[in-house]
Amino acid sequence: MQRGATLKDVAKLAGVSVATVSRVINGHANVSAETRASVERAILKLNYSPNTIARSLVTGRTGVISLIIVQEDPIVPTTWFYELPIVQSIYDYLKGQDWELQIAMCSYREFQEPAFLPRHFNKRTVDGVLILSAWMVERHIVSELKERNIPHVIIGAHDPDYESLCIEYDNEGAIRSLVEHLWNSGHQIFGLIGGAPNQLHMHGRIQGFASALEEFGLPTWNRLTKYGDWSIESGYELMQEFLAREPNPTAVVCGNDYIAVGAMRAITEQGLRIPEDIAVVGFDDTVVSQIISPTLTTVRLPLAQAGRLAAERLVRELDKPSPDNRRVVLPCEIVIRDSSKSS
Amino acid sequence: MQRGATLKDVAKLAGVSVATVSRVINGHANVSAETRASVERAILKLNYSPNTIARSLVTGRTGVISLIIVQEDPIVPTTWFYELPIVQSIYDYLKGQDWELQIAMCSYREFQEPAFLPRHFNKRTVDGVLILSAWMVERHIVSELKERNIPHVIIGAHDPDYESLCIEYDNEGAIRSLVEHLWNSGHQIFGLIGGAPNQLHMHGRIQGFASALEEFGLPTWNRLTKYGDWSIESGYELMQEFLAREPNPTAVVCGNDYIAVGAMRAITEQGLRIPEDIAVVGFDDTVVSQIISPTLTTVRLPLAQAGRLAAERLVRELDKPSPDNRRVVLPCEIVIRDSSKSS
DNA sequence: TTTTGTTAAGTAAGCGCTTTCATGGAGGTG
DNA sequence: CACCTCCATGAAAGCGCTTACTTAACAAAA
Repeated sequence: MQRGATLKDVAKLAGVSVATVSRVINGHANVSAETRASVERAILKLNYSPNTIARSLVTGRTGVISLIIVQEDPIVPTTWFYELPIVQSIYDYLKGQDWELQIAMCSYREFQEPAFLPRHFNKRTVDGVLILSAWMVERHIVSELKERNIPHVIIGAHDPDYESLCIEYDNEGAIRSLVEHLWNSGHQIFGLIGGAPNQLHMHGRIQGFASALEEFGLPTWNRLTKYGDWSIESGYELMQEFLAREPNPTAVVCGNDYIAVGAMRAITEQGLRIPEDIAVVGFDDTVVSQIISPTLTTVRLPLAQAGRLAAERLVRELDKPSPDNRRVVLPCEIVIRDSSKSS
Repeated sequence: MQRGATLKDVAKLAGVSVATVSRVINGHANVSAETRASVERAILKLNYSPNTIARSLVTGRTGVISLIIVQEDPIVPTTWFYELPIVQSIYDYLKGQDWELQIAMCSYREFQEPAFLPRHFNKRTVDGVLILSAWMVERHIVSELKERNIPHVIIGAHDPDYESLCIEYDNEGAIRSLVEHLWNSGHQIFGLIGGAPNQLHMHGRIQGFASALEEFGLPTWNRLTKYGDWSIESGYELMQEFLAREPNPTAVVCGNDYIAVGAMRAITEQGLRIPEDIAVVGFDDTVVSQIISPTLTTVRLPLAQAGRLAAERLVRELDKPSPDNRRVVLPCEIVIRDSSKSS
C-alpha cells in the first residue's frame, strides 16, 4: 500500500482546516460554496482519496460485510453450483451500495464450534454477516452475534427460534407442485430418494412430500422413502433397492438432480423406460438436467433472488436498525421436462 | 461492532504501560517473564483482542488480500464451475496463513477501463491482489499496480510482457496430448470447435492444435477450425456446419465440454456414431462429461492447484518482497472416456 | 569509585480521520 | 446602537494501536 495525500495536505493546499475538508468530503451542510469549490479543486489536484482505515477507526464502521459459506464436511464439489450464483448476486448488489464483501468458508462442523465466531471476529472487522448454510443455525451462534451486536441474515436456513432474519426456499411448496404434477399424470405409488436429511433443504422436502401425498389421499404404504447422500451413486443404489422389491414406485422424486441421474441409470439398466414405466424428477435445475436423456423435470431455486434479497435486507438493517419482518420464504419454479411427461 | 477492552485497559489491569502490553502481544523481546505472564493474565481476564483497524492504521498493513474475478460480459453461468474451486483453494490456503479474503467480480470490459483500479483501491485497503482472468491482463493494469506498490498474482492468464507473477495452465500441452491420443487411434482429419478466441485459454488451445498437427505431419487442409462461443448451442451449430460439407472430420476437438455436448448432439442426430464414426473430445472435465452418453474424453485443469499456488506466491511476496521466477505453467491431465475410445 | 553497557519498562508522538466545542463576523430585531 | 441569532470555520481531542526515544536499574569493566 502506497500512502497518498492526506486530509492535511488537502487542507493546506486549499488554505482551510482539516475539519472543513472533512465536512466537504462527507457532504455536511454549513460549508460555503466557494470553500467547497476550492477544497474540491485541491482534492482533484492531489488525487486525494480518504483513508478508509483511519475513517473506520473513528467511526467504528468498516463498510465490509462478511459472507460465511457453510459447507458439507468433507466438501462435495457438486454443491458449488449452488454457491456461486448466490455469491454473484450478493456481490452485484453490494457493489452498487458501496459495500465490500469478505468471504469465509467452513464446514458446518467448524461453524457449530463455540470457538468459531470468536475466532472469526477476532481479526475480522465487519459491520454485518451473511450466513449461507443448509443447516440449522444453532442458538448459540445467534446469541453470540446478538451479543456482539452484529446484524446478520441467514440464507437457505434459519435458527431454531426464527429470531434472525432469514431467506429460505419454499421446498415444501415445490415438492407439492411436483407431486401434484405427477398425480395429475395418474401416478399412485411415489418414491422419494433423499440426500442427507440433516440438511434443512431435505427436511422441508420430506415434509412437503408427506403432506402433499396426504392431501391427495394416498395411503401411507404408497409413500416409499430412502435416504443416502447427494451423489449419483447414492441415487443409483437406492433406486436399485426400490426396484428389487414390490411395490415399485411409478414416480420417483429425488432430492437433487444428481440423485435423479443415478436413479435414471438404475431404471434404464433394468430395461424400464422413463417416463413411460417410471417417472423421475429432480431438484436444483443444474446443467445436468438439460443434458441427461430424457431431460429431467426439476425445481429451480431462486438463488440469485435469495442472495440479493439477503444482501438488501442486511444493508437496510445496517443503515437503520429496525425490527423487520423476520422470515422470507421464496417460491420455487418447477421445470417440466421429458422425464415426467405423461405420454 | 461492539467495542471491547483496549490496550489501555489491559495495561491498567496488569499495572504496566501500553507499550509493554503491545510488546507482549507482538512477541517482542525484552519483556521479563513475570511481566509477560501478568499481561497475559490480564488479556485473558478481559477477553481482550487487538483492534485490527487501529493496528492497520499504524502499520499500513491490513492482512487482507483481494481476489478480482474477471468474467465474461454478459456473465455466462457455466463459467462458475471454474471459479469456485479456485476460490475454495485460495481461501483454504489463506485461512491457514491468517489472511483475510475480499472478493470483487467484474466483466473483462470493466476491468480494462483505466478507471477501474483507481476506483477499486479507492475504498479498498488490501495488501495484495489475486487476479482470476481468462483474458490478457493489460499493460496499464500492471503499471497501476506497480505504481501503487501492490503485489499481485495472475491466475489463468498473463500480461503482455510477462512482468507479473502468473499461474497458467498448459493448454498447448493438453491439446497436444489429446491430438496424440486421437492420432494413435488412426484419425487423420481433425476439426476444432473453439469458444471465444479472445480468451487466452482458447488462444493456447488453438496454438497447440496447430502445432501438434504440424508435428504429426498433417496437411493443412486436414485441420478444420470454427469458432463460436462456449455454449451447447454453438457446438451444435458449428458441428452441423462441419457435417454439411466434405471433408468431414473424424475427430473433433472442442473448446470445452459444453461445446462437445452440442457437437455430439449434432453428430448423433445425423445418425452417426460416437466414437466409431466421429470421435469427440472436450475440455474442462465438468460434471457433464461423466453424465453424457457416451462419456466424454476431456482435459482436467489443475484448478485447485492453481489457486493454492497463486495464494502461496502472493503471501510469500507479501512476507518478503523478492524477485521470484515469474511464470508457472501447470500441466493438465487428459481424461480418456468413451467418446474417443478406439474400437 | 566512576564509567559504560545492557536490559526492562515507560513516555509520548503520531497513523489519518471525525466531531465537539469555541469563535468571530454577518445579518436581523427592537 | 445594543443585543441576539445564525452560519462558516477553526482548534483540538481522541479512535486504539506501534514504536522511537528516554529513563532507570543494575552489572560489568576500568
